[in-house]
Amino acid sequence: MHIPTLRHIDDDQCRHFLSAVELVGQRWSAAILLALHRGDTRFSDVRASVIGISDRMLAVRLKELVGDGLVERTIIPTTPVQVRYGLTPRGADLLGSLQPLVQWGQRWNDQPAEAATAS
Amino acid sequence: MHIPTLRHIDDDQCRHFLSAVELVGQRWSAAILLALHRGDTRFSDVRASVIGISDRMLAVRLKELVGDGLVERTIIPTTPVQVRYGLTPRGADLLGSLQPLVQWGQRWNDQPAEAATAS
DNA sequence: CTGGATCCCTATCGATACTG
DNA sequence: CAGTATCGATAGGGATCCAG
Repeated sequence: MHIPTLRHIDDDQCRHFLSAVELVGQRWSAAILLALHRGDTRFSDVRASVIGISDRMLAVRLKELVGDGLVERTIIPTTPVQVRYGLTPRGADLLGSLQPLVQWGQRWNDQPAEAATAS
Repeated sequence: MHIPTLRHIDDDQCRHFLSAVELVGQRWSAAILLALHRGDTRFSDVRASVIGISDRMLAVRLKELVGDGLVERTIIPTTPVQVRYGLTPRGADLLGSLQPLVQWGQRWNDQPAEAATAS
C-alpha cells in the first residue's frame, strides 16, 4: 500500500519526497536512525536507547532500514557472534537532510501558531 | 502513544526532530501538504489530487493539520458555504524544511542500495 | 460541496516464548 | 546477545450513510 501519489505529478520530486517521508515516517525508524547516529552499534544498545521499542519491532525496523540501504549490518564472527549496526553514507545523508526539521521545530515552537493567521 | 523518545536526550533537538517527523510522517499528511502547496484550496480539490484518500481520512488529516497550525481553514459564508484550505506560514516553512529530502532522494536514487545486501 | 458518525476489517504492533 | 515465531489486542483506515 503506502506511498500516496498525487495527480498530474510533473516531476519525480514529489515521489522522492513522499517516499522519503514514508520511509523515515515509519514508527520508530527516525528514533532508531538517531540512536545509530549517536553512536549505538549493538542491537541491545539501540533497544536500550529507544524507549519503549520491543525486540520484534527493532528487528523489523532494522531489517527494513538495512533493506532500504540506510543502515548497514555487520557480522563479526567472534566466539559469540557479534552484530554491529551503523548508518550507511546514504542513511547519514538522510539524517543530515532532516536537519532543517530541527531548526523548523525550534523556530516555530515558541511562536503561537495563531499569531501568524491572526494578523 | 507515538513520538518515541530516546534515553539521555542531551537537548530538545531530538524531540523537535522526532515530533516533526511524526507529524509529517502520518499517512497522507505529506501528500495533503503538498497538494495545498501546489495550489489546491478546496476539500474536493485536495481529494482529487491525493490519489486514493477517502473523505474521512482527508477530513481527519486536515483537522489534525489545522490543529497543528500547519494548515489554515477559512470559511467563506456564501450561499453554499465555501471552505478554503491553505498552508500557514508555519506549514509552508515545514515544507521548505523538507526540501532537502527531495535532493536526498535524487542524490541516492540511482545508487543501487541493494547491491550491498543483495546476493 | 463539506464533513460528521458508524461499522467493520485489516495491518500493525506488543508481549511472550523459544532458538542459534 | 541477537534475533525469530506465534498470538492476541488495538487502532488506523476504508466504505457507507447522513447532515449542514
